[in-house]
Amino acid sequence: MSDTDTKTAILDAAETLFVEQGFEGASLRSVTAMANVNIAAIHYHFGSKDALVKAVLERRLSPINRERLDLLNALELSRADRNLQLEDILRALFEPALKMTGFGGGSHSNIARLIGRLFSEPSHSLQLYLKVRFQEVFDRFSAALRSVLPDLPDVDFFWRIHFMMGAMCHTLCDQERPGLLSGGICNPQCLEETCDQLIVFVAGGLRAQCAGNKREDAE
Amino acid sequence: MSDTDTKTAILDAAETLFVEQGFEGASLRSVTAMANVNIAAIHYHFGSKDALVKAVLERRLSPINRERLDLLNALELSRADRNLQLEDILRALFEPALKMTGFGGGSHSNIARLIGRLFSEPSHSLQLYLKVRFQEVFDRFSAALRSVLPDLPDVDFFWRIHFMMGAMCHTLCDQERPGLLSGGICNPQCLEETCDQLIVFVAGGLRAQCAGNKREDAE
DNA sequence: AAACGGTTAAAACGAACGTTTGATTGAATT
DNA sequence: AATTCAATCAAACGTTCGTTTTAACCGTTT
Repeated sequence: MSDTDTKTAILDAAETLFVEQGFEGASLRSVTAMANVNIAAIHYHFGSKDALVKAVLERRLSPINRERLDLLNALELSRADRNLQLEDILRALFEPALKMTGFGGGSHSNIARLIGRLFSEPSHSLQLYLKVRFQEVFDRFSAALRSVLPDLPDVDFFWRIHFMMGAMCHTLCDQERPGLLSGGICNPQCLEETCDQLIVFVAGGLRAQCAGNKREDAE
Repeated sequence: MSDTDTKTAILDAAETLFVEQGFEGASLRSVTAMANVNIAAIHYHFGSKDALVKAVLERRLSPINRERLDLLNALELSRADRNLQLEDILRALFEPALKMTGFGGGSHSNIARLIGRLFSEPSHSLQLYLKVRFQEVFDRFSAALRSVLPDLPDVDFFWRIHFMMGAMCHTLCDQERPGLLSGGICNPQCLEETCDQLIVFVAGGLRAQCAGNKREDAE
């Protein structure tokens, strides 16, 4: 009982501080101070700071990726054969992440910023964790997207998947910038608005006609 | 003479280590060890670690943003009145950053990763620096893009600028992933390929038809 | 009532951190 | 030849880091 309470308190505090100060910037002492637990409790329950970091991520990433795969499964079952829509796949990929990280008022601290930063973290340990943890999601969604973009050459397809991940990570990273840049016109607190806008942009990018002779500045 | 040599050696080493281990992860002692200078030299020449971080960034960002503005100026002058092309503006924004950060063999360590990470750094000091340092570039390019997308509602425009920055930062952050994800099909070492692909994707996203009734899963 | 095992507590471990000090160098200036 | 001054150096400053140790707690089981 007190076991669960202490672990949860540590995870909550660590999550908040990691978001605000980064994994390296937040010390274990600041975590235990915020959680009102003893410093030794972290090593007793988690083993090390590195393991705590992964536990913080795992608590949020696991349900997100599970729902992503569930939605994709449901999508592929509901569509008779080849009726998959690009926008539906993108929604299955984006919406769980946005919904479960505070967009629209869920307000798990600002865990979205942590997840968005993950892909640019220099720590090798975290990069390896990321790779393993996202492999299935990447493979499944990559295949689904490939199937609805049959005319896109391989090289263009993989580049655009990369750019798509950039747009998504950046959106997770910063819930405030769109509102600030636009003078309040954009409302990142609205899950539907954020998700719809992201889907339209990425779908437009994925469907763009291929490069070819784009370079000359024809008069 | 020895002044310039020492400062440059420190900047080079700091750049390399900041890329590999992050701003917090790399210690000043590891920097001075790599640069073969005394630990006190950093504070003598730069004043603090925070000032060193900004000096490392400034050395690369300054020429990038200057060239961006030069290219945009040239573009606006060369085009008689309203002939600005979306792709040309995007190239003026992307190409200097890609070219001057090692894409295509320039090989300033991997400074691109540092720049790409900048927007998701939690440090308030760095966020403020970023804001000031990119204000002019943002304002100028934002206005230019707005002028070639006159039919796009404000809310969509600002969201898409945000997503565009995400795609760009992610591209800078990780020069290896496209090659890895694609099994070697994508070649991020090729500046032209990277830049062209990014331009096509972002232009497609910016030009996508607006959202509206995208949500229903019509049978 | 005694013994146990999972949990918390205070205190300290050695190492590494950013920063500062004060002496020393060596070329340029007087 | 004496002075000056930016530059470098070894050494240490006090602090904070992640981690470990050892003992105390306390509900449950014998």
